[in-house]
Amino acid sequence: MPELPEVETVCRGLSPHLVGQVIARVTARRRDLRRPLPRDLAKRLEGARVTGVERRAKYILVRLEAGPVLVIHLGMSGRMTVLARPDAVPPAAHDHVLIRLGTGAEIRFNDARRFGLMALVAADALDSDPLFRALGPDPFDPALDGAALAARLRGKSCTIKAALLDQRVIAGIGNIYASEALFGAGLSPSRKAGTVTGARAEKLLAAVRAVLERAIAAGGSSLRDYVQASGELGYFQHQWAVYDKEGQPCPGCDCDWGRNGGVRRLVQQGRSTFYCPRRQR
DNA sequence: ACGAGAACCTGTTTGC
DNA sequence: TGCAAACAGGTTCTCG
Repeated sequence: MPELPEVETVCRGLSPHLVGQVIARVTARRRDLRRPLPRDLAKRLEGARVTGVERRAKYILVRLEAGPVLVIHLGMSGRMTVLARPDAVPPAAHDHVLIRLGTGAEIRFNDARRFGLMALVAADALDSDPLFRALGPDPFDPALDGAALAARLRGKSCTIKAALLDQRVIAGIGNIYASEALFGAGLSPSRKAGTVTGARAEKLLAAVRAVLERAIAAGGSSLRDYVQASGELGYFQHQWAVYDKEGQPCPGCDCDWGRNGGVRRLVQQGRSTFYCPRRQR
């Protein structure tokens, strides 16, 4: 579920519930996530007032008036729910952390696969923290342009698909939007990253941004306040062009199976890539 | 130093 | 129908 657009949607959904509120009580029901929860998680959060909720790459940053930044990563299966009347709803399986607010509402972090994490990082040490130190620019970073992207790809012999998934090159793209962006840019996922220069790099960055913006807009428009009746955040209807569309006609050129068109699936670094070999070179 | 693959977990879907 | 294998949107470690 969570690539950049989903994390952005979750941040926007959490914000109105969290900002300005005091964290009243934190309950850790299970501590062994991707890294162990900080032992003093509850002690350091309880009593703190939230001043903001931001996204950095695929991380959620919960800013506090005083004290550390609460860093959350949703991994593969992480979800956040907001419950106005939490006492009426027993915690679900895999609800690992419960955050009760002064309003009486509760934020629940659920993560079946436990690839997600929660960490506390000093606000002035965020950039130097191992979680963030090596991250590349956000796709929406105004300082990032085609030339800058090309410079980050220069000399790389891995495929462009692998480079897009490398958070040190550009941060926030995951397996779905890598396929979608390459389709939008007309670039073969197997192309060597270092050959994406000039106009190709411009087009790729534009495609990345278009695909992410569209997904964020879909997340926002299909949910009232970004919260479902269940309280779950960040879910929206998918509008994929090629992802998970193996065997279907290419939506760009309408080519179909039989010649060398139609959407195909290929495995790169153990992950599925979907593309149209006729349209993407 | 780089890139490919495995590993970390659990749940769901697919295939025999 | 039942069971096993394959697969899932991320990150990090190891190995060549």
